[in-house]
This record gives sequence, structure tokens and C-alpha cells, in this order.
Amino acid sequence: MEHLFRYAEKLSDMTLSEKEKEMISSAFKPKKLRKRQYFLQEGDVCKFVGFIIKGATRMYSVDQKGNEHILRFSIEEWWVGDSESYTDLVPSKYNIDAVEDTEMLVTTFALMQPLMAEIPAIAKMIRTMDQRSYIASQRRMHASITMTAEERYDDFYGSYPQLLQRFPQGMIASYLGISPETLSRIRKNAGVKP
Amino acid sequence: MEHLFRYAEKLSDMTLSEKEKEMISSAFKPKKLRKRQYFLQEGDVCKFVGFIIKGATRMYSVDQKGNEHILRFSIEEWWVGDSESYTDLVPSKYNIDAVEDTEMLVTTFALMQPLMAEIPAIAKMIRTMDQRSYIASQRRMHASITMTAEERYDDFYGSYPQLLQRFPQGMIASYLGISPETLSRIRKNAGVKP
DNA sequence: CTGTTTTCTTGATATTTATCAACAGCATTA
DNA sequence: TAATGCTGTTGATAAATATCAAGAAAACAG
Repeated sequence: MEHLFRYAEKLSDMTLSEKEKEMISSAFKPKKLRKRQYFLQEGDVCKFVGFIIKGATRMYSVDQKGNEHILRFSIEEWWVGDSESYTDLVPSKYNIDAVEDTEMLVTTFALMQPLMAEIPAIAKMIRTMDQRSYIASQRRMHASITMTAEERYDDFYGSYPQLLQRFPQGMIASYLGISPETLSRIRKNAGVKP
Repeated sequence: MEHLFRYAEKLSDMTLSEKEKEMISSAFKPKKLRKRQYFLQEGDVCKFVGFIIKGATRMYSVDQKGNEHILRFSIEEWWVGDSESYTDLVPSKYNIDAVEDTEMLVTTFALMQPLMAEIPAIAKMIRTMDQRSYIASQRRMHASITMTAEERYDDFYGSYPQLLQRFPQGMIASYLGISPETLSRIRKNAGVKP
């Protein structure tokens, strides 16, 4: 639970009182996911959010041809869940599963509400997270519109080196919106560069 | 100013008191932009946010070859500004200009803070906006990764018919990340469909 | 360790989309 | 009205990327 406290204090730039920490503790429960286990399946409404203590997950959709398209990776200190589904209480279009054995702290949106209302640090943390997510997704969109496959890979390489080491190459390709073969060739050529 | 009050009440699902309305009024100023006039130029820190009463703007970047890439359209009841720039007080990578003569209400981030802190409806409105923006950008990212140019156009056509009528076709192409020629051909073939 | 499955690589080919170039249609303005 | 510029169209060609197929390498399970 300490991980979460530290994260909230860091993002909010505020200190949590003991009482606040207790409130938070009682809202969250530890949960473990084995590798390949689902956190959310397409068609279900996402009712839980998770904060990763250890491990890695991905969120992806599956198209008619059965191809997977990864929208989001999460590792330690990142949040997991489909905000589109839980905000509007709508069945999710995505799956979330564990890429490694994963430990997280989970809560429901119902339990999260009072925390946001009564703990200023939590409210601020959420707001900061929302802002950062939006900025990150705007950046990604910009990359997607303006760059070639190779430039997107280089950009990803520069922005998220930790993720590169953590997820198999085929998943990175899916995240970047290119085929695994193309990514393999890009990486081969990369060494040749100046 | 009434437009803004109605918008805040709608998004927050709360009512604004007269006093709150006065606070808001004193923080915002009307501003007009002529067609083609800049609201923000690349390299400047974005210090203002605008709420469009009438008109249309776009936010875009310009690459080394001089090609413009549109990241965002805004029309009536939408907000204008570069959150990446104002959140981190960093020079913007984007330009924002008016596509039509535009009337907006503008404020600074400094003036916005107290409103958010003291007017619950404003805080809630911002939070709702952030959520919606994030969900919209996640959707767009998904479209970008998953779909062909033609599918992305159809998706846009279904999601934002108002924008289609409002912005020239070349700008739509830029927003979708395809060349104007390709969009022209897609539209030609569209009629042939079942 | 050894077989089995998953992931990555490589080549050949097909498809999608961009680029370049020319021109037509319209609107704006001088 | 003539001139100018902006927007969209079309054709020819080139470049980027996907797909298909096969095999190599690495990871995993018993």
C-alpha cells in the first residue's frame, strides 16, 4: 500500500495524513494476476481500476480477422482500466490482460468517489493523471499522423525505453500500428544508421 | 457569457449562483479572431484558453517539409488551447488559428485556478472535459492503429458530421493523416458502395 | 535436458497510400 | 470583368507497408 501513498503524494505534491491513508487502505484490495490472465474482457463493463505494484499489462482490441491491436501498456506505478467503459458504464471494446505475473491494488469506481471528494491529494492526483494521459495521447496521435513507421519506432524508443525491454517485439509493433515483420526490418536497419 | 454558463451547468449537472456567474464573468473576456488569424503560434507558451461562442479553429503542426498536420478542430462550445504547453509552461509545438471569423471568451490559467478551486461546478466541468477529451483521443488512436484510410474517413463521417461540413476537405485529410489526393479518391469511391 | 510452443527473421509479392504534375471549378478581390 | 489564388480532381508513378510462407531462434514446460 505504501507504493500507492508515495505515488499519490508525488503526483499531488501534498502529504497524506494517517487518517487519509486509512481511508485509502480500506478502499483498495491487493490482487494478483498470473501471466495471460484477464483483468477485463471485451463486452464486460469495467468496474475496477488497478494500480500496478509489480508486473505488466496490456490493453488491446481484437478485430474481425483476429488481429490484436494494443492501445496501452502499463507497468509499475501505472493505472489499469478502461475509462471509456467505466465513465459511461458501457461494455468495453477492449481486453486487458497480464503480460507478466502482476500484483496490483484494485478498487471500484464507487469506492473511489468518496476518496476523491474527501481527500484533496487524491483529487489532485487524479487531475494530474488525467492531464498527463491526455497530453501523452495527444503526443502519440501526433506521432501517428506525422511520422513514418521507422520514426514512430525511434520516437517510442526515445520516450519509453523501459517498455521496449519489457514487452515482446510483436506487441510493440502492434502498439505502433505496424506489422511485426516491418518492425523486425526496421530494427535490422537501425544498426546501419549513422 | 450566457453560453459559457449554460455549458458549465450542462457539463457539471449543477447550477451556478449569481455570485459564481459574476466570478466567472470577471475572469473571462470576449475576443474576436478574423479568419486566418492566429490564437497561438508555434514557439510561444500558451497562456490563454478560449471557449468558442461562434466560429471554428484548428490546431496543427508544421513539419520540415512545410506540411501541416491538424491535431484538433474546434467549433462552438469547444475549448481552444494547447494543454501540453500551458500545463508544463513549455513552448508550444503547435499553431492555432481561425478557419472562420470566430468569437470566443478567453481567460488565463492564472485566472482559471481560483474558479476551479471555489466553484464546484467549474471543477466538475473541467473534470468532465478532461475525461471526455481523453476518451475521444483514445478512440481516435484506436482508429488510427486499426483502420485503413477509408475506414477512418467513414468513422469520422459517422462521429463528426458537423465538422465535415465545416472544414475544407484538405483539412479533414490532414486530420485523418492522409493526403488530400487520397481523400478525394476515397470520396469518389464512397458513392459506389452498397 | 528435450520436445513444444511462441517469437522473431527473411524473402517474395501484393496492396495501400504518397508524391508529382497538370488542370478544372469557384470564390475573392482589385 | 479579369486576374489571382485556393480547393479539389485525376492520372501516372513511386514509396511504404502488409501479407504470405518458411524457417531459425528463443522461451517454456514437462
